[in-house]
Amino acid sequence: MGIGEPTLPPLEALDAENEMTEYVPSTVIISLDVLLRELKRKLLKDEASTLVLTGPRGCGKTTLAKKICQDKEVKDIFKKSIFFVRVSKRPNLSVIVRKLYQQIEHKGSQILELQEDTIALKWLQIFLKETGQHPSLLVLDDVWPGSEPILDKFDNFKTSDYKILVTSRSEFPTFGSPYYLQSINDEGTMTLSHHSRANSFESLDDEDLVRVSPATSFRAMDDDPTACFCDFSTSYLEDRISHVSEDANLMTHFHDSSASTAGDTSSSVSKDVGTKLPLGNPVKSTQTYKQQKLGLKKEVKKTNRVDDLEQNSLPSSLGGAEDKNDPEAKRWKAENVSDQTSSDYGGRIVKEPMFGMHTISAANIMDDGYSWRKYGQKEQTGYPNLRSYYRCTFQGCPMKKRVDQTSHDSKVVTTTYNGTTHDHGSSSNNMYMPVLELPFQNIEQPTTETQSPYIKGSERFPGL
DNA sequence: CGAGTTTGACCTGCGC
DNA sequence: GCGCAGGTCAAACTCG
Ligand SMILES: [Zn+2]
Repeated sequence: MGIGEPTLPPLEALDAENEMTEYVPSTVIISLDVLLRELKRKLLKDEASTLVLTGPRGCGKTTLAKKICQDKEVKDIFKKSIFFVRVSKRPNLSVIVRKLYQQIEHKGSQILELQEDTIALKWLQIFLKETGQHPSLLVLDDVWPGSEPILDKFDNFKTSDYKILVTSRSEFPTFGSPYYLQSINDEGTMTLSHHSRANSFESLDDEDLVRVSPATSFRAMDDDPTACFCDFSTSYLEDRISHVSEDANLMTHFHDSSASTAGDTSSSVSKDVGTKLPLGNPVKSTQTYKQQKLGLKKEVKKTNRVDDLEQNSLPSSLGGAEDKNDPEAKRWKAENVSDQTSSDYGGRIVKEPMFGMHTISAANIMDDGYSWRKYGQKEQTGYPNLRSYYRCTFQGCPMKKRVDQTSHDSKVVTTTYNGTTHDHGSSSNNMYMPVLELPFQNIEQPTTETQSPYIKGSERFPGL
């Protein structure tokens, strides 16, 4: 799949000096470029997808990393999919993710508030997945000891096309190959040595000194003057981010296997009980009485995916043929279900992790690869919105979503997913994707703002 | 005929 | 306790 998918050029091409001559002529010839070239070589050629650029304060780690981002060869390979984010001493995952998204965002667009790490994690995964469909470079600048969990998240979520360059005063041996950068010397040059491999600097002679443009194009992040990112055009990313992954697991693996907060997002957790259940129990979560009943009804026809829960949770007296007019039957529905679900019958307790996205599509309801059944619709009092309720049609799947459609623009809908997991694959091969998504979280009211700056165009992408 | 949608009734939590 | 609002149910209906 892929739209204008860039492909990595042959590695040999990276050595082609004639490519380097395309730089804007400059009188600045510094041995920094030797380091740049070496680091680039390692970054682009080596199998390792992660590099840790280590050195003392002021040695130019960040400068070098930025130059990497600006390097023409690098840009040719990674196109616009180059990201730079400062992690800092006390990293906040939400802030980091927000900064990443800002780099694909139009100027002046809203700043995403991803207050919960769990939500941020989801969007980080989306970000890495979407941007990582093509060769991508991410610089994690100024990483401090103790940030290993964050590095691990990047490491876990990144695609094989991702290269991650970490700059830090410390080593992260479990994360990537360390490269040591030493202090600036009198000539304003630095030396780079790498730790674990044979040093190839010896092979570099004066001919390896390359011309670089002295012009830099970094700009400060709005909220963090110390954090910069490459000032590249964002069109590519906007295109790439514009359709959601086809990977059915996109919804499935949003949780961080090691994050303690993941358990809190389990859809099966009662707010009052607070017991953590592994995310691997999705069937129990929003299993409504209806679903249970359907489960009993349909399992003879469909693949028997319904597990013991269905039978075990239904009182044998009902025998799967409960009297729907019996108030007691309904009461049982509510009570029984409320013990283990996030959504009491008719109630509005929503304990599911929820995350929403603005989408724009030619059809009101986007096909996200799953099959949904509408089970309700409400007009929103006080809002011109029409809200529709859907649940995944896959037997026992706990996922639900609600779709708020603004009356003034039927093409802009807010989809809020309720639940964390589809514990099954995508059901659709002919998948149409939302043109664009904008993450936000815990939507309690319909989001009434007009199109996000993220949203562009209304074309849809056929499944490729 | 099965799958999905529509739609009014219903349930529940919450605020007053 | 009452009413409102969010969410769900389920019979009737539509569609392929
Ligand atoms: Zn599902």
